[in-house]
Formats: sequence, C-alpha cells, structure tokens
Amino acid sequence: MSDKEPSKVLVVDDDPQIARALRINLSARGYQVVTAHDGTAALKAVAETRPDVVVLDLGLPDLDGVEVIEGLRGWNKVPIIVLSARDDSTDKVQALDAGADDYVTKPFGMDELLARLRAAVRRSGLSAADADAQVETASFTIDLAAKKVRRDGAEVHLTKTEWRLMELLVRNRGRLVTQKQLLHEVWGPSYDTESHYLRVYVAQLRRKLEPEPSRPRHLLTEPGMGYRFEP
Amino acid sequence: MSDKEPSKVLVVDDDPQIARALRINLSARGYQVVTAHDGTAALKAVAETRPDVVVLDLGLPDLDGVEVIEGLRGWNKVPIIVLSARDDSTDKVQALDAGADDYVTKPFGMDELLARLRAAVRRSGLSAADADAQVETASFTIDLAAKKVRRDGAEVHLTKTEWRLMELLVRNRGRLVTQKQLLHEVWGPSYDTESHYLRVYVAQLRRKLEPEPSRPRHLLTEPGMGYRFEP
DNA sequence: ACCGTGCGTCAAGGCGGCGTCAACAGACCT
DNA sequence: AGGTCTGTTGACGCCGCCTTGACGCACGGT
Repeated sequence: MSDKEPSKVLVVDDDPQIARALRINLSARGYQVVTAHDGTAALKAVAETRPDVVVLDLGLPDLDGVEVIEGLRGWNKVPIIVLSARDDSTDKVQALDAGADDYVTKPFGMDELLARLRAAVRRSGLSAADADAQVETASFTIDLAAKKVRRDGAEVHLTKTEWRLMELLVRNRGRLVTQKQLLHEVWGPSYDTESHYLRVYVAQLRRKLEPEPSRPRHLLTEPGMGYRFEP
Repeated sequence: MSDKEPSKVLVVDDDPQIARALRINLSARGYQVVTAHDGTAALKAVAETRPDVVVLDLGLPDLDGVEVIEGLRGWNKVPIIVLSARDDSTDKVQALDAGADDYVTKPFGMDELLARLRAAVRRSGLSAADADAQVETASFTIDLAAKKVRRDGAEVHLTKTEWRLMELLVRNRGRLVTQKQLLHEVWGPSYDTESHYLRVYVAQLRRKLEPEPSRPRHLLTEPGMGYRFEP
C-alpha cells in the first residue's frame, strides 16, 4: 500500500468542549486533526488542508448543516460524517440526501465514531490508492499494478516466473535480496538451494531489459549472497 | 449519468415479518429486491444476483453476522448496511471493522434506512461510473453504461457471463487481471481454480469481437497469470 | 599452476497450460 | 411439448514455458 501517513480529519464543531474531546481522542488514535468552529471556516479549511474525512456537527452558528454539506459536495467528495443532537428522522434524511456519508446522534460512543471513521476512510481509500506503482530506470520502466514492462517505448513481455522474480526485486529496490528469499518466494519453500534457477532467470531478465546484458546496471549480482535491483 | 435501471437490493433477514416489510417498502421506492433468509444463502445470492447494496440483519440462524461480512468482503466490495436489534457499541465496531458500510439499530425509521441506502448507492456509484463509459478499439466499441458492444456499426450480443467478463477486463483496461480475480468476480468465490471457464469464454469473446480470433489484438493472454484488455 | 566454487550462457526435452471443438443439460420462450 | 440459447464439462492437439544438464569463465585458495 501507499499511505503510511496518518489520515487527516477535519472536526467542525462550535462547542469547544466537544471539539476538544474529539481532538484528544482522534490524535490519540494517530489521526491528524484540524478544527473549524463554524461553517464558513469549515469550507475554507477543506479547501486549504484537504482532509481525508470531515466530522461535521450540525447546529453551527452561521450556516445550516445542510448548507455546509451542499457547499462541500459542489466541488469535493471527501467523506462527511455528521454529528447531531437531534435524532429526528427528517434531519437525518436531509443530511444524508445532501451528500453526507453517515449520521451519528449525540450522545455517541467514541468507539463507534472511530469505527465509522475507519469505515469512511477505508471506502474512499481503496478507490484512490491504486495509482502508485511505477518504477523507472534509465533504460526501462516497470508498472507494478498493470504488470507491464516497457523499454524504449515498446512493451517487453515477461513470463510468469520472470515477472514474479522481477516484482520481488523491484519491491525491494536498492536492497539486497538473498537467494534463499528469492527462491522461497518465487519457487516455493522446497527450492531453497536451487540457485541455478536464479542464474537462468536473472540472465533472461538481463537479456530482455539491460542495454548490455553482460554488464548489468540494474540487476546486480552480489556474489555468494543474492541479487539487487538498482533503479 | 448511467443508471436509469433500478438499484438491486439484497435483503438478508430470517424474520419473515421484517423481510416482508422491507420488500414492500423498497419495492415501492423503485428498488428491485432480492431476499435471503440466512447467511449461506446470502453469500450465494450475492454471487448470483450481483446486488448494488446489501441490507444485512444480524442474528441469522446459521452464521454470525461478522462472518457473513467477512465472507463477502473477501472477494466483493458491494456496500453492506447492517441492521441489528443490539445497540451495543462493540457489535457496531466489530461489524464496521469487518467491512460493513453502515450500522442501523432497530427499531429504525424506514425513512432513515432509505436515506442511508441512497447514500450507500450514491457513494459506490460515483467511484464505479467513472464518466468515460465508452471505450474504443480499432475494431469494436464498448459502452459500459448502456451495456452494449458494437462492431462495424452492427451491435454484437453478449450473454450475461460474457458481459461480466468483458466488463471486468475493460474496467481494468491496460492492466493484467489475474485468473483468480476474474473467476472470483464473474463466477463467485468458489470457482478459484476453474480456469477452463476462462479459456472457453475468452475464446467466445475473441470469436465475436476480434477481427482475427486466433491472433488476438485486444484480448490478450498472459500465460500462467491471467488476461489483459488493450484498447 | 592447479583445482574448486560460484556465476553466466546455451540448448534440449517434458509437460503443463492454452485454445478449440463438441456434446450435454437446463433455462427460457413460444 | 418443442425449439433455441446459454452455461457447463470433457477430449485433444499444440505451443510455450519451466526445468535440467553441459560447458566456459572468473576468481580465490592451496
């Protein structure tokens, strides 16, 4: 996965008590917290800080809750979790139909709110998190998601075993990967000593990808230990 | 937008009273309703009918609710709204962390449930319906929204299974899609190894769409791994 | 110098996966 | 009931990939 960074939460609440409680609890769970105390500040804060999720208390001093939601949804699709003291059904329906993702009534359990937060982040995360894996070298590029390798614009075909080996090396780029580890992951636990396989397949990869296969610049041998991929 | 068709809802509840009430209310709102009365039937029903959203009552006779959620999340990302009589915080957290999208406690207002349903469908809709529902190749065009394929102006009919396979490949255009992934999404989680299906159906698609079926230019095989659609 | 070890290269099978054809059962329509 | 369409399953030939062996080479130790 790509994101080790903590999720950023925008907490919108005019009650300093609740805002403070949320900040403490969320920070303790590793979230990065930004706060806003009214609707206009909330809209501004979203534009500026780009949070991963918004916790929005209804009953703000300046704007109606639904207005805030609509103001956000006009241009942004960040998940919104609404907090409200009112358990009225119409309020919920209005907020949800305006574009809120969830609606929690006060008093609420912090555990529950955190779980709903995780759910919201998880949902929005998996759609966006795909686009990472693209590794480049001087002579070829590797797309881990598409399982494609291009060299001088033309696509190079790798077989299943070639790809498994290549992927393992690329995912550990810059680091040495031992023979045992490579054999283990590509061929299985019972091939730990068949280092001949490695020689054959590394040679094939070099022949397909290195500009000068006999003088490898990216798929390097560490004699007696293993192999290393250098971007 | 894409969906004029009604959303399909799978209602999972062992209490015939509630199941009936939900069916009536949802049908009245224009939803297409499918029901299952226990967990195993629910898992099967998802694989077969491909609902747009699942309403899952906890406390089923055969499986624990969390088991059902995990069984689904293993291979499918359809939104799940949990219904439960228990207002316990730990239950909510467990269900949400297992992969549920929302949690509603009984007794619930039908208006609220409907609003939460709309919210769930809306969310999953915008990530899936990524605007460009029209994909072209040199020899045929695919309209994902209209579920139609045209070749040389004339429309080509695809069967249900053919279409599911094609759609999955097209939505991942350019990327390699694993055999397991294809079998999972098209035939269901228990067909992991039936790669023969893939060969038969890919062959049919090629026969219908490729100018030279024995020399495919768009539906490409990656031996040992899977298939890839290249526009 | 000699030998051993580890690495790189090449080529020759064996076999598993793939494509294809075809038969069959069940669903659906008329 | 009859017919068509679809999904499932089996048989079979073929190609390509994995495996395996042989050999040359570089390096270091004795």
